[in-house]
Amino acid sequence: MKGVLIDKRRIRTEREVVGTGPVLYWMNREMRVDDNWSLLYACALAQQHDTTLEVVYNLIPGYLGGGARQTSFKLDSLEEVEQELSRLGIPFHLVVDTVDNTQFVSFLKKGKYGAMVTDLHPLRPTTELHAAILSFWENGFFIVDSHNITPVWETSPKKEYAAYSIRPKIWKKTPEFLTEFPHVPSFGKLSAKTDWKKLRKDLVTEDATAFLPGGTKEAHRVLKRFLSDRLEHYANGRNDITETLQSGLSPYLHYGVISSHRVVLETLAFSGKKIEDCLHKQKNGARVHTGPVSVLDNVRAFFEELIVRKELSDNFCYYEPNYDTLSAAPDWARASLEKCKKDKREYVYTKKEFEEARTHDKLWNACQKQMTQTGCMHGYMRMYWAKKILEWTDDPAEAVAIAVYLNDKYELDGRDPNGYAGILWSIAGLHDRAWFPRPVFGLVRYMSHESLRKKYDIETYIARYT
DNA sequence: ATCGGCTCGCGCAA
DNA sequence: TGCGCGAAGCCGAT
Repeated sequence: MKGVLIDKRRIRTEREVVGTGPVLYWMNREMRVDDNWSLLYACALAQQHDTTLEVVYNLIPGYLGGGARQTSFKLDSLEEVEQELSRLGIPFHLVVDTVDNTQFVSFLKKGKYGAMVTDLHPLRPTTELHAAILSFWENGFFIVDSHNITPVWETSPKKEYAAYSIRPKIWKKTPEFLTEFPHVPSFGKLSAKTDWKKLRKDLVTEDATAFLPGGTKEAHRVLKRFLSDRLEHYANGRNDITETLQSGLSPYLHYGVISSHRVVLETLAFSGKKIEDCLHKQKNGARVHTGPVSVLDNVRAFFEELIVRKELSDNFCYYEPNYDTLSAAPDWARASLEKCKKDKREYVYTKKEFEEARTHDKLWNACQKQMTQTGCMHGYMRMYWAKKILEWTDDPAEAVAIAVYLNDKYELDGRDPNGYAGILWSIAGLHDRAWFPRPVFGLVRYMSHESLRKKYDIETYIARYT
């Protein structure tokens, strides 16, 4: 069998030399078998060195403040991964660990692997673990960006200032990197060995049936429904908080059970468009179109979210180690927020009051409950939600910390670059411009209850989450 | 309904 | 060095 070919630019080589022994793919950010450059590269290495391939996932319940709902989603997804891998004759190991990675490190030290391939994952738990592993790992160590269409280091060599500065770079490279994926070669046949029922019983300690199920098959179902039912309303309708017109793919993209690359290919096939034609800014940005909305308008609006803003978030976390604190905000915003620290707050709430949705604002309480009850807050409400945490706390650094804590604990798609970038956009002007100054916010863009009330039927929204 | 002003700084043209 | 314009707004004037 001829080896699988992978564009070398998708790979960051930490250690070059491949020793003897099987190749190990440490699946970390991408819980899928198809459309996964990391797995494909691991296959290619194994074939090239005439050896076998194994896959490991290190499951940490409570990772970055998540809980049963996130663990349940991961177990759904990993069970499917093991089935798929078994069909291809690739052994799958599940390590259950604590945040200090003791079990995983011991697994790596015991194994006699010739090389390791893993996913790009720009958050600190992974970058720190990579450094720790490299202190004892002597064989090949390869990091593959399987999360972005254009690898994060190929898009730009630095932390970008805003969407407008990264957008032309992403547009330029996307058509070139948007290739079709090769099939994963078969290494034989195996039977799955993990006792998922027992894991579920041990690790999912609260009822998780209210939340979305995980897995690649489910992700493709969600994508199909979005394309057939909702894409035509996307450009104008996606921000309506009483409708469900956004793609709903965020959790699936976050866990890597589906790749944004595949979503783009499917969207192009569905709409009959070429990628080059879709990479143009809509004239009126995010504002509602007044005239007729074309298929192209909808696809462009969707790709702006799915490609530009998603890959901008990865750029931010990749080049900014303090991605989850106020220190990562632009200077003008930090200086301005600092000046406003003494401004009188009309309301001040504690973390607990926010968490229990006990503010004076029924709209805020409703979106907080949407998040705790469903694991998915409406995308437009997330901005309002975070900006009000800034407005109703004494210290913007504390506001960031509270927003991060809640988002990571309750959102299925929490603990993701998109979440950190979104929170800092809302609270600290990240990727945004300065706006008319006002108390507490300074130059950071403000959002008001009144405006939301004028735009959308907030009573309907509030009535859903009590 | 629509428009301009508010404010800062990056990126690019000159 | 100057200038255009930007992650989804707000407010008041017309």
